[in-house]
Amino acid sequence: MIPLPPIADRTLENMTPMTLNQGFPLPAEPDTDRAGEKRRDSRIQVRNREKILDAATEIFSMYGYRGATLDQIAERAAMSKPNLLYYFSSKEKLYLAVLRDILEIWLQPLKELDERESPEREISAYIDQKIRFSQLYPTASRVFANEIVAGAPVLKPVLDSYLRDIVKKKARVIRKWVKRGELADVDPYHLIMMIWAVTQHYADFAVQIDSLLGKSLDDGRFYNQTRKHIKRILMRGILK
Amino acid sequence: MIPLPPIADRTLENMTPMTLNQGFPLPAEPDTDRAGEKRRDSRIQVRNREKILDAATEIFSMYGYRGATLDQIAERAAMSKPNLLYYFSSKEKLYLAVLRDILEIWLQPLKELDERESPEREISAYIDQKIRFSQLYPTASRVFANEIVAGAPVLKPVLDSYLRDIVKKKARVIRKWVKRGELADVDPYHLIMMIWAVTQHYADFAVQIDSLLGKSLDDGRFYNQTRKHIKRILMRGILK
DNA sequence: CTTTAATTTTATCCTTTGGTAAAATATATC
DNA sequence: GATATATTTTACCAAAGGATAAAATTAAAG
Repeated sequence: MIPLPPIADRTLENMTPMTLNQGFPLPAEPDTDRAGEKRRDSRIQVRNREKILDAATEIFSMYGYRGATLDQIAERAAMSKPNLLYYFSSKEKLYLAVLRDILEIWLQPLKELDERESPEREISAYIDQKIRFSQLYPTASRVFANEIVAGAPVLKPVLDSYLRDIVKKKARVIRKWVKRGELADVDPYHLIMMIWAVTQHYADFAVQIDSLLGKSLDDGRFYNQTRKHIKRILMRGILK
Repeated sequence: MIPLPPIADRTLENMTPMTLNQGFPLPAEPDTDRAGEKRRDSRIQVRNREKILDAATEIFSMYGYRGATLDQIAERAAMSKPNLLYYFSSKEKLYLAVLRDILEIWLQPLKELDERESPEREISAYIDQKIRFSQLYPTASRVFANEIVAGAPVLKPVLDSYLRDIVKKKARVIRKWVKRGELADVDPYHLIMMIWAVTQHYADFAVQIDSLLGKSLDDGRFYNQTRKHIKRILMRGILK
């Protein structure tokens, strides 16, 4: 769906053991490992790839790329390591596949902010989408968090180009609202960052939330309470 | 300074290769490896431990406990691995030492919320402290983030006990303000989480901030703009 | 049923990694 | 400056981890 630029090199200073991103691309469509000419994936192929991707997402979400091991992933996917490598020929490829999947979901809620609508309605809906994502895909959120905290060795180019443009567009709409006097004088970028920070926090720091509040977004009541509370404070903070 | 409880076992399901936290404590005061009976640390001892802790903080902040390697840390500390191990006898001990240092700083700004003062003043000051911490110790913040995202294998007990109590106290003060009508009807816990989320975000996701806004908290102008903006929105959102 | 192709397992390899032993060097103390 | 102690270096080791080869098994096609 989303065209992803090639991955640049040495985003981090010391990436000695991280053989990642030596300039090869995050292919957008053909999820398969082999060249796209071969025949369609069999049922079992699809099922196993999915199993692996799920397992990998969980492990990567906890330990990041470098901390995760293929043994762990294979075990969680209930298959042998060589069998896993039959489907994804390297840890790197697997990680890229996981990131690709996540990006597709993650970039979606960024796509809608209609300046013709009221900021109240639009921003509210946006917050809803973001917190929903945290509820539905907490592990995906944490994979992303790990990647960014690690310095975005793989996603830096995506942030620098694709995401940057999307955010710029969003900021433009928000700025328009401000100029029209429909919104308090807020900096669009900081507002977006605040929304991201708060909504992602509940997924990324779920353990902490659980320790301190004894709750998680899995709990529907808590989910709604959180959602409404965030919206109340933020909307009050920015509406005129 | 801070009394830290012993570390519990198997906080995570699959902690097979993570030999961490098998019930031994995060010692509070004696930073040294050996039993506390020996003599004071020499100058060189102090200097090297510091060098190592700094290097370790940086590496752990990027890759988390499991993703970090002693080779990386040793290299960044400009010494050989065995030499490093002369000062910290294992990766685990080193990690615990790093966490201990961070906790000490991190738990500090949590210590002051005076109910006799106005919420405006107190919460504003609290936000200032938090964002300041993000500016001064971004790597420490990321080590912490890594630990939590990984499921807090080591810090879970701290979250469950010590931090929990601190937050509870804070919540009580906030609730008092709400009851007195000095604050809008906000949930204290969510408010605290929001403040944490937003302030930490600028440290933990610094790379993303830099990609999207081209700025970092190192930049004094940006730091102040961020600080004020966060406070403006949040304070407007919660004050009556 | 065969035959062929896809999948899984077993055995193995090489590198990395956490950690040790002991020799070598530097530092401090008398 | 000799002696004891602290620090650093060199040489290793065993286990973990990513990856491959090839045999064994299973599924699909005819």
